[in-house]
Amino acid sequence: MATARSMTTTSYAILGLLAIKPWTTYELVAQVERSLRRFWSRAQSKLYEEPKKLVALGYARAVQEHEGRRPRTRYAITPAGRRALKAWLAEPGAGPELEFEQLVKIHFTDSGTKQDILANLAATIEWAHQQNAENLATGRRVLAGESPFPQRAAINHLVGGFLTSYYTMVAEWALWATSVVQTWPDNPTDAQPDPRVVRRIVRDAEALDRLTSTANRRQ
Amino acid sequence: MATARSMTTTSYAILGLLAIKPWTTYELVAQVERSLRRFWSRAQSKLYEEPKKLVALGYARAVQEHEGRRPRTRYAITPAGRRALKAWLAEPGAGPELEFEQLVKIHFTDSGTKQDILANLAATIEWAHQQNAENLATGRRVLAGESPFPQRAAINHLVGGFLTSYYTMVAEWALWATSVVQTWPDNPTDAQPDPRVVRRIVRDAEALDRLTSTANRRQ
DNA sequence: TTCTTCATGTAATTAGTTACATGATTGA
DNA sequence: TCAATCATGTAACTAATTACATGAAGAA
Repeated sequence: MATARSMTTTSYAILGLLAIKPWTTYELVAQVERSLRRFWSRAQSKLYEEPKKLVALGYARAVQEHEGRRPRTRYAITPAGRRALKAWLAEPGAGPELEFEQLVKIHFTDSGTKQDILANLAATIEWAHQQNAENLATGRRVLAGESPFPQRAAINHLVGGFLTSYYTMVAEWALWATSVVQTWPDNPTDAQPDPRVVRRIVRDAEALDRLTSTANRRQ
Repeated sequence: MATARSMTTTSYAILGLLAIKPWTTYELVAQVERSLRRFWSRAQSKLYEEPKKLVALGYARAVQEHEGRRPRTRYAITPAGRRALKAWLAEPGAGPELEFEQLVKIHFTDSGTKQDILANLAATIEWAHQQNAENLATGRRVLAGESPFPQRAAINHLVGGFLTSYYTMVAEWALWATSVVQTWPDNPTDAQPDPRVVRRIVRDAEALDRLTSTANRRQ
C-alpha cells in the first residue's frame, strides 16, 4: 500500500511537474528529458509508474482522454498534492551527488595507458559539448521569446546558470587535464608530478574556503 | 554464479584499489571514504560484498590474517584481475551523472517560498565548504610530503584539480543565485526575470560551444 | 502497403541502501 | 569495568533499470 513514506525525491519531482500543469505520462517523459534529467535522471519506466502512486496517495487524479481511437491518461495535481509539495520544498534538500565513471577510470590509470586517459578526457569534452549544445538551444529559444512557461523564467535562469557553469567547469578541467597528460611519458606510472600544480590547487581550495566560511558570509 | 558480465563500475573501482595494494575490507571502506566517494559513492555494505565477487571471478584472492584474536580477510589482486582491469580502463567511460536534490527543489520553487530557496542555497554553500575543507586538508598533507602513495601523485593531481573546480563552481553559483533571489519579491511567482541574466548565460554557453567544438580542438 | 516513429505500458531483474547484529579493542 | 569505537559482517528491502510488448498514426 502506498503511504506518504513511500514518496521519494523522484515522486516529488513528478508532483512538482504536475503543479505546473496537467500532463499525460508521455508528455512527462518528454519534459523530464528536456530539463530534470540533467540533475535528476530517471528511466522512462519509472516515470510511468510514479503518477499512479501519486493517485493512490490522493496527490493527483487521473482523467481519461481520447486521442483518435486510443485512450490516454492525463494526470492533474490535487489540493492535497499541492500541500505535500509545499511541505517537501520547505525541508532542506541533499547536496549534489556526482557519479563520474570517466574520472574513476582516470583515478586508476596507473594500471592503464596514457592513451586510455586521453581518450576518456576527449569523451568528457565531447559530453560537455553535447550537453551544452542542447542547453544553448533552449537559451536561444528563451531569448527569442519562445519559453513554454514564461511565468517560470526567473527560476529557469537559476537552473540555466547552474548548468552552464557546470558544463563549462567540466570542459575546462578536461582541457587542462589533457594538456597536463600530454606532457607525460607513455607509461603513466613514470609521470612526474608538477609541484606547481599542487600549490595552485591548494591555493584555489584556500580561496574557496574563505569564500564559503560562515564568518565571511555573515558580514 | 558470478560471471564477467556481473562486473559493475563499482566492482572495477574496488579492483582498481586492489591494484594499488592489498587491503582488508575495513581498509577499503576507509579508503573509499577518503577519495572515491566524491565521484563514486557506495554504501559500506556494498563494499563488503564486492571483494567476494572478485574472488569468485578469480580476479582477487583472499588471505586470512589475524589481528590479535580475531580473524580478518585481506584481498589481493591476481594477474587475471590486472588483465580485466586493464581491459576495462581501455573502454570509454560514461560522462558525469549529477543528482542534485537542492536544485530540484529550486526548480519547483514557484510552489514554495523565497525562504525555501534561500535556505537550500545556504545549505549548498555549506556543503561545498565541507567538501572543500576535507579536500584542502588532503592537499596540505600532500604539500607537507605526507602522501600515502607518492607514485600516484601525478594522477591524484588530476582528480584533485577536478574536485576543487567542482566545489568552487557549486559555491560560486550558489552565492550568485543567493544574490539574485534576494532581489525577488516574497512570492517567487512574482519574480521578474532579468534579461541581462539570460543574455549572459547564452553568451557563456556560446563561448563553451566554441571551446569544445571539434573543429576548434583539432588545430 | 510497409516502415518508422509516436505513444503507452508491463515484467523481470538487479544494484544498491538501510537496518541490524556482534565481538574485539582501547581508554577513562 | 564500563563506554566508546573499531572492525566485520548479514538480512531484508526497495528504488531503479533493462528488456520486452503492442497498437496507432503518419510518412514514403
